[in-house]
Amino acid sequence: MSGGDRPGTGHRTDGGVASEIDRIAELAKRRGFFIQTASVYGGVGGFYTYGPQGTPLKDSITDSWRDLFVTRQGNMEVDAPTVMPEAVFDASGHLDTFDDMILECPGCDGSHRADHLVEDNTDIDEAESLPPAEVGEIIADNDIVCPTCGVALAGEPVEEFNLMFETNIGPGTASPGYLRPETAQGIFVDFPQLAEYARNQLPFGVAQVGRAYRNEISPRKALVRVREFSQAELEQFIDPETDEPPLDRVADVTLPLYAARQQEADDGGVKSLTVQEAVDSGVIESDWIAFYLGLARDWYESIGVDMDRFRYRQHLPGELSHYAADCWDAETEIGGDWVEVTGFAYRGSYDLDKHADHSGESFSVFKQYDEPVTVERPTVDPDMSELGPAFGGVAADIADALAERAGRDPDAFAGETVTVVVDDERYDVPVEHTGFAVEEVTESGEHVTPHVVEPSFGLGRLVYTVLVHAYREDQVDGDDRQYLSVPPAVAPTTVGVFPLMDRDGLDEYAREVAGQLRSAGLSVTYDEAGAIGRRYRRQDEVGTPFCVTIDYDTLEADTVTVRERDSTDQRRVPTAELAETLGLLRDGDLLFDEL
RNA sequence: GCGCCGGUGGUCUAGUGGUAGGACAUGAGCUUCCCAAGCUCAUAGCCCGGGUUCAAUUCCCGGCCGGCGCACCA
Repeated sequence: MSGGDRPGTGHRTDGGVASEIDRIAELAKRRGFFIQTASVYGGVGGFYTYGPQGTPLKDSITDSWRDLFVTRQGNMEVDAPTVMPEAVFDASGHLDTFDDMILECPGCDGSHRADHLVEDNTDIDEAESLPPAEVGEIIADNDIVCPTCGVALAGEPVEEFNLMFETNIGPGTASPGYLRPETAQGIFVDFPQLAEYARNQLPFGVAQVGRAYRNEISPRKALVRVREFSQAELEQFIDPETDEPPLDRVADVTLPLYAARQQEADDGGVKSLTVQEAVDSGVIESDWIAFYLGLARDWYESIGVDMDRFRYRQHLPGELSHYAADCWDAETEIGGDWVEVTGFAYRGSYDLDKHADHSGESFSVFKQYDEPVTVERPTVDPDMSELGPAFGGVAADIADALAERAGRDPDAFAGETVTVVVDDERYDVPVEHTGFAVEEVTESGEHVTPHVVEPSFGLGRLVYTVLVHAYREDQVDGDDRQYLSVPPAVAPTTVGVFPLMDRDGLDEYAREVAGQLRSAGLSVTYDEAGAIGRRYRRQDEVGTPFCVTIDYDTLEADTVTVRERDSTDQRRVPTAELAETLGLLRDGDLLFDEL
């Protein structure tokens, strides 16, 4: 029944979908997947605590991500602070671009982005960078009215709202700090050291799993939009000229692509292309983006995302962030809405350039050529003892201009004099005083500022997706059943162990088996309370894929029954082989039907 | 942030100007040889603050939280 009730594209608000979401929300609360934080004090919007089931589920997904995107790719992982000084976000652009100017309409109480109003009604393009007071004046001067109700907005205050949580580092307010709105900057600011650890060899990747914070105006929809969330990010640093991803490893993976041109055509349909086809046809421009879309697609499936409710959507040109050249979002369908669970952005050298500019440090790597190359380089060595007396105070500027001219236009030095312009004044300099020469220089490499390809995963949204996509209802022997069909590898608990009866030694035996399985590294729940069917259902609700029951035959023949969650089928397995068998089942190296 | 609606045990709910009833779940016991059976008992609740009132879970105001719509989502 997994794919049978799949909604189409677009939004649905009918009761079937909504009530399914309600039942999942009820299950999540009741069984401890996630709970509202500090509810005894009335709760606080946009903050959730992962409960006893949600935490291992989230951890499993995180571990699986780390295994694929860090360990198996040979990437590094770091763990940066969540608080960073102001300079970091000044450089990254978050201080400006995260700072919205809100203006409330006195007529309809609607709130609008003041900078957008200015951009829409004047020929000013970047009102975002103007001070709020000036934006307010522009609105008054241009008689801008509310786009909703038409009331004049002149004189209304423009309020600032920054999505970053602000704090102070140390006593007083002299050193403001911010909770990071994304984990990425923690990697970028330490790029010089990280490049050193990578022995300056491009390409290399740096991953980070951690919390990020955004003071959202309006948190919504459980884990979808929250104020504190977990990201798993990978910053892949590449030489854009030469580095190629190992595309052959994912060339045949089929991607459900919803490209910008399809969105603009508004046909609503995704197009399935293999990674290779998408690259060859130019639908995906960057091979690196294509590589990660391929790698991630199979990963999503492995953690339990329903691939019939999944797509890769390309950002529309107007939607792209200030830093991104191309961006694809992985989206999953939750309750009729498409939710971004991952952004795959080609960030170019934007971030490293910004931090280089603001810090004055070098954010490039020296890339050695295979063989040193000899180039002819025009140079100057001005004779300042001649230039000084001749040109006085501007002599130093003239020397700089000569050096610049030599690099750009060496032919200018062919005659008796060379003319340079400094501050709109022309100066004729005798070539013999410039020290002009063409030297043969051996270059062993060049400085390259890497480009960045960034897959950024929202772990909470993925946890929520897996819950929603795994949720099933069916009937067993005429009774309704709810269960979570999560893959065994990510299930919060791998196996439930029950004595058929809590007496006759069955309970002692079952406790012993549970202990053995725990010692073997399995995640085990022991339960002897209530009828056997009730215990199966308890485990079904939290997605436990296998249950082991110790019965009277166990005492005779030393075999137990293993019951599978989705099918409710049972097989007998020798107790001695139990731990190994369950380990294989969990890791997908053995199928239940093969027992 | 604005608008509409809502907030009763762990969960889902009934109801009320005189402080609350059910179902499920949970715990103990009995029963039970593989899928939420039955019986007994038990635990557990009116979001917060202010106002009106002899009396407020109930009515009014504000807050907090949630759902939906708008806006926002670098």
